[in-house]
Amino acid sequence: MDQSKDMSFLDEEIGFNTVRTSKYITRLLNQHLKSYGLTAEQWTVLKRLHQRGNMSQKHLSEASDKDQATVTKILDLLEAGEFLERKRNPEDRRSFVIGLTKKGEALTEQLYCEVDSVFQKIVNGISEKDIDTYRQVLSKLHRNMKSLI
Amino acid sequence: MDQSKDMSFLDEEIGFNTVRTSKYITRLLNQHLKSYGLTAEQWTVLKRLHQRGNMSQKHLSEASDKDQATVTKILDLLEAGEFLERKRNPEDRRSFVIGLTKKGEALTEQLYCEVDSVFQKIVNGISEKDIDTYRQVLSKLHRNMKSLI
DNA sequence: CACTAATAATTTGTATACAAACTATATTTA
DNA sequence: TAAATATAGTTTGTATACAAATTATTAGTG
Repeated sequence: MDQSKDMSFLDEEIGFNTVRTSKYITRLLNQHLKSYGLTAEQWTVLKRLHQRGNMSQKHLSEASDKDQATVTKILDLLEAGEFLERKRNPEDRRSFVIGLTKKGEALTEQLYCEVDSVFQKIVNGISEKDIDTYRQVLSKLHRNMKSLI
Repeated sequence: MDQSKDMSFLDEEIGFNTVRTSKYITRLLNQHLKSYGLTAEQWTVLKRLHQRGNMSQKHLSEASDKDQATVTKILDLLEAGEFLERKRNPEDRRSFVIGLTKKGEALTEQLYCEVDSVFQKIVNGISEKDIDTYRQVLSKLHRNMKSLI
């Protein structure tokens, strides 16, 4: 049977394989970050704070494309590890301002190189042209799904 | 600064965006499957059993690229929903043979079309050539990471 | 044949995703 | 100005990922 007519072709080739690749990326990053007391998801949060400066939990949730409840829990862990701190917003008592500690700042700056070298290995042997197409497809998939959800 | 020299380019463009796309795919499928009492991950398990016939939990874990502990829990839920059953392996008392029930069989056959139409929307506007490059990049990323883990 | 090593599956613990409900506070409305 | 509505963040519950340990059973070894 022509593969493109197979009822599960897209489900397998796009769905299953994207999800599987995502799990491997997360697992690989977790292995590298473990010795710093971090996980891949926590690294994303630290990265966002480092890139964009202090922000509310709401904005951090948006910036990292994570559920607010999930961000609450991740912040609990990062706060306990003294990588960041929650400060009350004097202008809005519902709200916090999240900022990196000096420890968090230093570690984040240090980890950029290590994480990049992990990804250099992950993409080894893939042409820049193919990486570019991959990125564009990811963007289009994301735009399509944002309009379906 | 040239983007390709940006220390977090690959982390963001490959890492973050792949993981984000994966979450959106899972979320979208969950929305569609919810009314059948299923999740995206459970659907993967049913699909594998439908495609390849009865098998042990160990083989099912390999076929769906899931942790064995995770498969145990997913099977608990699918068994409770009467989509499948665990039968003792007469040749090896450590082992079960997992098989779909009639209910599971019928529902799995029914869902192929619905899931495919979800993916038709997800990939809307993306050329077959780009989808093919995307699939090849996913494969290469997967091969690279399997050798790193 | 008894002991050792390996295997199939389960259990425990933790992290994250996410739906839904809740609490405290701010904003809007009549 | 009081009541209604909305918002920021938290809590609860469930599903899944995954590491690590455990249990019951099978296979291998001396």
